[in-house]
Amino acid sequence: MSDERRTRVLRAIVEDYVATNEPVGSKALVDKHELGVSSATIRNDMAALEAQGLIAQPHTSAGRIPTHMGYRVFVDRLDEIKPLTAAERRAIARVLSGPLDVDEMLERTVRLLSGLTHQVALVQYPTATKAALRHIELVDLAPGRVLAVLITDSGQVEQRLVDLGQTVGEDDLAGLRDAFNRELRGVRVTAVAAALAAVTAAPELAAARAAIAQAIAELAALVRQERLVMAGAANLARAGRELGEHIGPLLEAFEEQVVMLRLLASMADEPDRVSVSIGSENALESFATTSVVASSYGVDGTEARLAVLGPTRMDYPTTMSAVRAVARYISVILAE
Amino acid sequence: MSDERRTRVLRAIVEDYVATNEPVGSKALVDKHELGVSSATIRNDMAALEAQGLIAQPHTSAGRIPTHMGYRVFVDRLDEIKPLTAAERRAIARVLSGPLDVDEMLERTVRLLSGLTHQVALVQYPTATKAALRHIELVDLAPGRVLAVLITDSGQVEQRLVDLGQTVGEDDLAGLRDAFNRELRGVRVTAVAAALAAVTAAPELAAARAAIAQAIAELAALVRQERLVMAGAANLARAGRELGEHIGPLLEAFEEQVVMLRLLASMADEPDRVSVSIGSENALESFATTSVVASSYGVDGTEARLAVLGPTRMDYPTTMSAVRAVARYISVILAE
DNA sequence: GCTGGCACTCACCGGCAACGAGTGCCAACC
DNA sequence: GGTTGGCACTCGTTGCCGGTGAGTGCCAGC
Repeated sequence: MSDERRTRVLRAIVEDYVATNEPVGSKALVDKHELGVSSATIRNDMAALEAQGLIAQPHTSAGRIPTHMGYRVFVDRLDEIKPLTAAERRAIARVLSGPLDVDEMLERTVRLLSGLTHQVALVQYPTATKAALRHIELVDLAPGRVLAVLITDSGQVEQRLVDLGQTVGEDDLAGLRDAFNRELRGVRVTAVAAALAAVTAAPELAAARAAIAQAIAELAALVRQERLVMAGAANLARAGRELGEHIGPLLEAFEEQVVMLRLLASMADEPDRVSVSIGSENALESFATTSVVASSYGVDGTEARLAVLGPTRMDYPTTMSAVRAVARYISVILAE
Repeated sequence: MSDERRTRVLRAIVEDYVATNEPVGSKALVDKHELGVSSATIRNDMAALEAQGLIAQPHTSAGRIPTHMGYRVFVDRLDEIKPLTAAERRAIARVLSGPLDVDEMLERTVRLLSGLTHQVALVQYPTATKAALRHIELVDLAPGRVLAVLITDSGQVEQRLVDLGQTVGEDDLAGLRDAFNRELRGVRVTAVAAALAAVTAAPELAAARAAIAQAIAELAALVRQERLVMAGAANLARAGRELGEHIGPLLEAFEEQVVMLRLLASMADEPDRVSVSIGSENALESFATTSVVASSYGVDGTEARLAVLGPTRMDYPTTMSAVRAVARYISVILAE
């Protein structure tokens, strides 16, 4: 019982099934792959693989399809990740060229990834716990109403409308702006709440000071907060029946960033390695028929991830290579 | 041949079909609605309605379902829009209370609308052709690299990374910022491009000035650009089969704002009226099995729309009232 | 440990009959 | 003329049946 051949059989089953979406039988297997043995032998191997829980048959007289565990083993025994084609590499370089701010770059990345893999793509914003405030701007829009804009040294911008609770003249507003900038400039977003106490203002501006401080604290929290962008939801429809018609819950989950972030966060993370979560390995019930291929990206400490999500019946090697390539590419860009 | 009764029959068919999703027959009709005549009479009316193209039967021995034209007539003859329940009114007031900036408010509105109607909701950003620049901020992030932030008096904020093409000291940067603000403050976003010519700078800062001017022009264009937010795509999955499994193209369209904006723009628009576009009346092929219920909102000149999108088999009265109520509500808020 | 052979299982397909919901039409009625 | 009860007809749905074939499990032999 050549153990090595069984691995080859499993691999062949996964590949054929992914390609055709039909249960694959012993005969078809010996025809398409040069296994050098007869179909009866393959049948024995298949029986063994089924006993191990790696493959299953939908009904008695049908071929076999991989189980989640089968995919798992297939992925684990994947020694080499198929390299991208030259055209794909060029596409990546083309889409991500030029000076881009964070928003624009992640937007492009997520579309690129979804286009390359024909799946749903997710890209998490680089966590900004290390980001520091660069500038605070206060713009009066209406009497007693101000727009507070917070800018970090990572180039992130957040704004919020503030009800001052009093009317403030232009000069006083300028004074407040200077006061806040003096104390907060260079302060980490994680330390903003504490630093706000040091900001002082004339007694008659106390209400305005308090309202602005409150807003800035919330904006800083917003910067810290994890976020992500997604693209390619339409690809789910293609997968259709395969997901057991459970598209609804998936689309719902997509609309709740928190849920998707939790999904990403629950995955194992080995730096510079692509990790794969298959079917029921996923933390959430609604994702039991999907797989997630994820990788972290960015440079030391900037803990962010990107991922591709699709049905468990997915071309893992290609998807994994795309995820890895894109992750590496944008890591390089971010490093500059 | 009471013409008025035929209208009642059509209405009854639409209501029953929307409720049950099954072809409705003459017998069921006389049972559930007090029409005061026998099923044979109804059959005659149905034959007439079918001749007019308002209803159709999926196959010979089945009941009738409304055609797109049938829905059209049903909607046109709807004299009163069913008022919202008190609970719904309260929900609207609760969700949209408090001081909110534009982003936050539209975000909440779209979720609210999708929740109320159990359909996909779209809310267009108020067009900002009248918006004027309030402030421009230049923040240096790295040597020779600056984040340009543009703030309008409507509270919209746009930013962009700028490659200066030269390194600029802190004082020079402040000088540039003042120069730009001096010339651009209060200028309409539509007139920014022209006004930029008046901004001058020392000869050694020419490259930086040009780069920044270019970025500001693009940011102003971005502000002018129409945008929208969406929510409730998951509700499409529920509609499922009904859309003829054409969910894919719909989801694809959702990812392209331009497409959705075109869809909205192509709809008739009578101020303060809810307009409905049914099935093939929609401008786009992919939306041939859906209906769009839209209304404009905002105050004089601020041409923005919100809409609800769902399968043609939709509860039009309820949807229309929800759309109208939400549109009116946020118009009032925006007016302040 | 591999192979050929063989009996077995079972989804799938086409045909067929029974069923029933719903229709169209017609003669009679108010 | 509009309305009504009656009736024949259509046709999708359901269930049943036998044939077909892909694919399997097992066994005896090499």
